[in-house]
Amino acid sequence: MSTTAETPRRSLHQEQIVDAALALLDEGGIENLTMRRLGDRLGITAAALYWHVSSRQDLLVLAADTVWGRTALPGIQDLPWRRTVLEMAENLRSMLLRHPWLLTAMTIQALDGPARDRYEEHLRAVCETSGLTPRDAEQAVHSIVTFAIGAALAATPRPYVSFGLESIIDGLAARRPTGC
Amino acid sequence: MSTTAETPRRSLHQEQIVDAALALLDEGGIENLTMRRLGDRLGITAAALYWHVSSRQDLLVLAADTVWGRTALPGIQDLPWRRTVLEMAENLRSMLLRHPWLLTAMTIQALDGPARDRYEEHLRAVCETSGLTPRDAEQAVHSIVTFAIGAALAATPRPYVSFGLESIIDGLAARRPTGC
DNA sequence: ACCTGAACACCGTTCAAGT
DNA sequence: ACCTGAACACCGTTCAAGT
Repeated sequence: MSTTAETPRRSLHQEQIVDAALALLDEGGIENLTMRRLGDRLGITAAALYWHVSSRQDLLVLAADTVWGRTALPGIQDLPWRRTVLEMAENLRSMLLRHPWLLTAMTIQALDGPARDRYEEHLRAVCETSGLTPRDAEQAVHSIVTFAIGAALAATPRPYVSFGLESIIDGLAARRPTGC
Repeated sequence: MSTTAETPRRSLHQEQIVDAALALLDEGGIENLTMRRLGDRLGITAAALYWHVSSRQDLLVLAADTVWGRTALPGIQDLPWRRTVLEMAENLRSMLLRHPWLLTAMTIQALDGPARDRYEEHLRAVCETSGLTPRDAEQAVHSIVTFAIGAALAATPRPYVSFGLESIIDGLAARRPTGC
C-alpha cells in the first residue's frame, strides 16, 4: 500500500533470480548460465528477465557478490592472529573451489562488490589488531588474497598451500616491532 | 613427393590456425575467438576448421601451450638462485597479463601441456641445483606458480607481488641445510 | 586431402504489444 | 508494473556433397 514497500518487493524478485542463477552456475559452470534456461527454471521468458536485471553480466556481478557475502568471517580476537589469517585464507580458497565459475568470471571482468570489500576489510582489521602497521596490514591483504586465489585456480594440493601461506605470514610477522 | 613430407605439411596448416586464434584471443579475450571469425580471417569456412582441429576447446588447448612455450627460461646458474626464481615468477606473471584469456581458459579446464611442464621442470631444476631437497623444490614450484597465477588474476600491484614472492623464497631458504 | 553449403539446436538482447 | 512473442544477429558442430 505505502510507496516505501515497493523497492523491497522488487529486490525480492531479484533475489530469487540471483538464487536460481547461482544454482545454474554451481551445477554447470559459467556457460550453464543462460538467460533462456534461467527463465525456464523461473517459469518466465528469457526476455522477461531484463525487467529485473540489466544483462547477463549484471547477473554475474550480483551472483559473485552474493557468494563473497556467504564466506564466514572468524572473530577478530578469538585465536592467535596467525591462525585467524590462515582460517580466512582457507575459507576463501574453499569458497572458490565450491564455486569455480567465480574464478572464470573474475578473469573476464573485475568483480569488487561490497561483500568482497567487507572480507578484505576484515582481514586487514585482524592484521592491524595484531600489531601490524597499516602499511603491512595492506601488504597482508594483498598477499593472502593473491595466494588463496592462485591456489584455487591452480588446484594447488593442500600441503603446498599451507607452506606458502605460512611463509607469507612469517614474512609479515618478521616486520612487527615485537618480532614474532 | 615423399610420404614423410605429409605430416609436417598438415601441422603447418595447424600452426597458422593457432597463430590466427592467438591473435583473436589477444585482441578481444576468449569470447572473441569464434570459429566463424577465425575462418573469415583465414579465408575459409568455419566448418573447414574442423578438418584441422577437433573443436574450439582443442584450439584453446593448443593456443595455451603455445603461449607457455614462449615464456623465457633464464639460465640455471647465471644468477643467485633467489634472483632466478624471482625472474621466472615475473616472467610467468607478465605472460599471463599479456594473455588474460589464458587465465579464463585455465578456470574452465585444466591446461597442462608439454610447454607448461617444461617451465615447471626448469623451475624445479633451478631450486634443486641451489641445494634444496627434491621435496622442497617441489614445494617451491607449487608455491611460486600459485602466487604468480594469483597475482595475475587478482591484478595485484607490483610491490605487493614482490613481498609475497620474497616471503615464499625466504621460507624455502630457511629449509636449506646451509640456511640462507 | 581439403573445403563448401546447408542445416540443427542453440545464444544475448531489443521492442512492440499485451494485461 | 510486469510479462510475452517475434525478431535480429549471432554461436559450435555435423554432414552430405563437391573438387
